[in-house]
Amino acid sequence: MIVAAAARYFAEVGFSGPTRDLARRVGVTQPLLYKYFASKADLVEAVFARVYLDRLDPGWRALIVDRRRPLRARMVEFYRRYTDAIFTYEWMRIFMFAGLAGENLNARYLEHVRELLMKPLLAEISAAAPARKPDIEDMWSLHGSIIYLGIRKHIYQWPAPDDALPAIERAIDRFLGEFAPAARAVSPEVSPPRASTPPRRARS
Amino acid sequence: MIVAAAARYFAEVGFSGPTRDLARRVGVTQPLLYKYFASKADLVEAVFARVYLDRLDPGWRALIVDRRRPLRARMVEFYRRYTDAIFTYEWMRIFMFAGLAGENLNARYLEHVRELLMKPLLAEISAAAPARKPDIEDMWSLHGSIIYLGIRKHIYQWPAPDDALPAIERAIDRFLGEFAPAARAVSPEVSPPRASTPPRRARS
DNA sequence: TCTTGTATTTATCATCCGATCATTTATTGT
DNA sequence: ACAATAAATGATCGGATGATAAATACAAGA
Repeated sequence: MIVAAAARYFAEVGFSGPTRDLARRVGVTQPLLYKYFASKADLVEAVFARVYLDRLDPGWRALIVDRRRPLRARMVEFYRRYTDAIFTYEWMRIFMFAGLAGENLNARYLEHVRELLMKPLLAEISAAAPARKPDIEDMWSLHGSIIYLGIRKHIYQWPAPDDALPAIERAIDRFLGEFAPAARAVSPEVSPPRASTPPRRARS
Repeated sequence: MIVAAAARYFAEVGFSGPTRDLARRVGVTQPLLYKYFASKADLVEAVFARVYLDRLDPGWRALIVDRRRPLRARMVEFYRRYTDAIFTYEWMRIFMFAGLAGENLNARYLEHVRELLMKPLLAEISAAAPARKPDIEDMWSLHGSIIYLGIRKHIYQWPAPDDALPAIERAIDRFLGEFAPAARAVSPEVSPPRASTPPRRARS
């Protein structure tokens, strides 16, 4: 209960938020927090583990390298799942707070993303790209165009589409149009029926 | 001197940084700050004005709508100038801190960007796009892919190219390849000589 | 009911923070 | 040289903050 409330709390106010306010939210007194965490930094570390390390890569990599499926479908579904996992108030804001505070969380996480997700994705596209092959910077460019949707919504609190999927599909199609035109959607139109999509974003 | 030091200081530690440390940097005592600013919030507002409102749009819009020049050249030069202006430690981090703190700076600034930069850019591309026309979300997608370079460098402190220009050119060419193929660079190669480019990023 | 160990609270410490005020030092005008 | 004004400082206040220690509430087993 403490870690869950702390994740929400630190996502709102940052790591400099006083522990007394956090304790009030949990419904306990402030000294009790120090029964379970030796220091405030310990509690922050527990929040990191809960929000990031725990929900890392539930089959994302396997999805990317599954060549039985068309490349575009794999990319769209990967980014759909990925953004479903990270386009949340807590994930986005704690990640930004950590970056600004100089925590090494971001470097650790992004190294993971690069090695386990971006490089495999790059390999898949290169395998399907007859002419010009993308490099890792092209991958980060695509990645950034998608992540920016979450930044607009959760950091800038600036209107962004409720459903990120159409924008994601268009970004992916533009990307494939450059590197693997044969793999992109036949029609420039967006979002085929979306038959077996599970209900998105259960809360918030 | 106070505002300049405050911009640097708040960019490093955020708006919750104590005014005493800031005063020490300026080389004065802390109460003196209150001689020039009624409150800490006033000082923060002055930093906003210095870092954002002041350096807003030095001819960017005029550059975008100047149809005597080819579309691609206008887009590349606009984003070169734009990123030269905002890809700085202070600009990037204060913008993020402000967003996380719920300041309205971000909304104000992004509305400005949308109305004065993105919509004209959209109109220029639409005018050159024979078939499929982009919408404003496509513009934000391109924008995000470029901004993400600055976020990686200054927020996540994660390796990013020293010179953002090649990545910007490739993103723009991919974009034009989708919407206005005739306007994009003839060769997929990057960055012609860059003859009359002024020395970039004078300090840090 | 009594005991024992744990969970939680009350009370508190030392420190830090934004802000104020009286006083001293520097600058300017004549 | 001297008065008037501005600039800067030292001391400090009330409140907040991370952390600690002692006291109390609570549950389980005898």
